[in-house]
Amino acid sequence: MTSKIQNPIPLPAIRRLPAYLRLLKAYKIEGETWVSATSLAQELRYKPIQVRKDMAWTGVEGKPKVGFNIDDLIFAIKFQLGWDNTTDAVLIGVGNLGKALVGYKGFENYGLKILSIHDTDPQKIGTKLGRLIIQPMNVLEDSIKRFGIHIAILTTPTEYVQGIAERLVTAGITGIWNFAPGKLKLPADIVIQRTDLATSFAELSSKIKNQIIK
Amino acid sequence: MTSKIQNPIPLPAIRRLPAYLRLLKAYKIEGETWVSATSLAQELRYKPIQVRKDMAWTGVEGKPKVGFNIDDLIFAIKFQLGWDNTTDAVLIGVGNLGKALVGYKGFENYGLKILSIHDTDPQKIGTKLGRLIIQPMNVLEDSIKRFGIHIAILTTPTEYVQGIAERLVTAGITGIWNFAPGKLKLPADIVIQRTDLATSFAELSSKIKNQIIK
DNA sequence: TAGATTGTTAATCGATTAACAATC
DNA sequence: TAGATTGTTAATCGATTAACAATC
Repeated sequence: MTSKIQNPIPLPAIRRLPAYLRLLKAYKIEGETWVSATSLAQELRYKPIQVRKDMAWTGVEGKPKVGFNIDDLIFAIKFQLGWDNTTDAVLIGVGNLGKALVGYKGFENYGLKILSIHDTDPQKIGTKLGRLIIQPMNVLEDSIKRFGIHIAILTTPTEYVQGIAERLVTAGITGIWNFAPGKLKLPADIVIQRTDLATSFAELSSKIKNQIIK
Repeated sequence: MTSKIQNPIPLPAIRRLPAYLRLLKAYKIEGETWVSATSLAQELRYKPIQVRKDMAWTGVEGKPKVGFNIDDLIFAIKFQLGWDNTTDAVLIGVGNLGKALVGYKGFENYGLKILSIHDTDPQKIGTKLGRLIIQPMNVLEDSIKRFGIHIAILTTPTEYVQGIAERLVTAGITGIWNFAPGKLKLPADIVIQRTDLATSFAELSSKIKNQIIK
C-alpha cells in the first residue's frame, strides 16, 4: 500500500481558518475545552458540514457528541497556516497603510513579525515608528540578509513596486505581500499575495448594485 | 419567447474586473482603441478563454480578429461594478488604516467618495484630514442622513464594531465595509464586505508553507 | 483570402452540500 | 440507552477550461 497522498487544503478553506482560530481563542478564554462543529458553524454562519470538512483538513479528530478539542484545533490551524513559528518580514513603504500594518496589534498573534521597515523619504528615515527605526532603501538587501527574512510587505506607490520586487527576489525573498494594484512579474517560485482595496470594494459595490436590481 | 434570464455575474469574475479596468485605462492612455482578450490575458497571466468569459459578463461584444472596444469595456465594467456614479461613504475610526483609506488616491477612480469621517478621540475631533474635518460619533446619524450616505467603512477597534454597525443600520446604511475581524450580526439585507488582513496573510503563509513542503 | 479572434457548447475540475452509518 | 455529533461517501453545484464553428 502506498502512503496516503495528502491533498493540498483548498484555498477557500485556508481563508476560513483565521476566523476559526479567532473564535477558538475566544472559547478558550471563556474556559471551554471542547467545541462542536455545529456551534462554530452557528457562530460564523457557515453550514455545520462545511465546518466539519474544514476541521478534517487540520487533521484533528473530533469525538461524536462531544466535538473537537479546542487546544488541538488551535495548534493544528496555526501549524497549517505556518503560524506556529513567527514569520519575519520586511516592510517597504511607510505611508499610512504601512504605518497601519506596522501598528496592527493582531499580527504577532498571527505569526507575523515585521523586523525592518524602509522608505525613500529623507524626512522619515531615521525616525522611529513604534520600536522600529525607518531605514533607507540602500540597506534593504543588508536588512534582509542580516535578519534572514523571507517575507516582504510592499506598501509603496504603484510605480515603484515592480523594481523593488525584483530587488527583493535577488536578495532572497520568497514571499511578497503586495498592496499595490497591478500584477508583479516575477519568477514562478515566488509566492505573491495581493491585497487590493479596489478588489474588495468591487465586491461590495457589485453586491449592493445587484441587491438594488433584485 | 420569455425574456432571457440574466444570471448574476460570479464572484470570482467580479474580483477580476478591477484588474481589467486598470489595464484598460492604461491602454487607453497609450492611445489604443481596441484590445483582444488574448493580450489582456497575457498581461494579467490569465487564460484567454477566461478573459473572454469575463468580457461576456459585461455584455460587450467583441469583433473577431480585432478584439473589444476599450471605451465600451471601461464603461461596461464600471457599470457592472456600480462605479459609474460615485458611491458616497462614511468612515468610522481614523486610525492609521482609516487615514490610509481616506488618503488612498485610487478610490475616486473606483467610484468611492468618503464624505464624512468620525472618531471618538477628542484629540482628533475637529482636526483636518485632507479636506475633511474629523467628526465626533454623536453626529454620525446626522452625517449619514444629511449626505444620504448608504455605505459605511469601519476601521475601528474590534470591540466597538458590532455596536457601531447596529447604529449604522438604524441610520439607513445598506452596505458595510468592515476591516475588523469577526462576523457582524446584522439583518440579512445588509451587504457586508469584510477585508481582513489576517485572512490575506493566512493565504500567503499557507502558500509559502506548502511550497516548502513540496 | 488566410488567419486571428470571438462566442458557444460541452467537458472537466474542484468545492460545497446531502445523506447516513459509526460512535461516544 | 438515546441522541447528538462525527466522518465518509456520493451528489450537486458552480467555475474554469477545452474544442470548435462563426466571422471579420
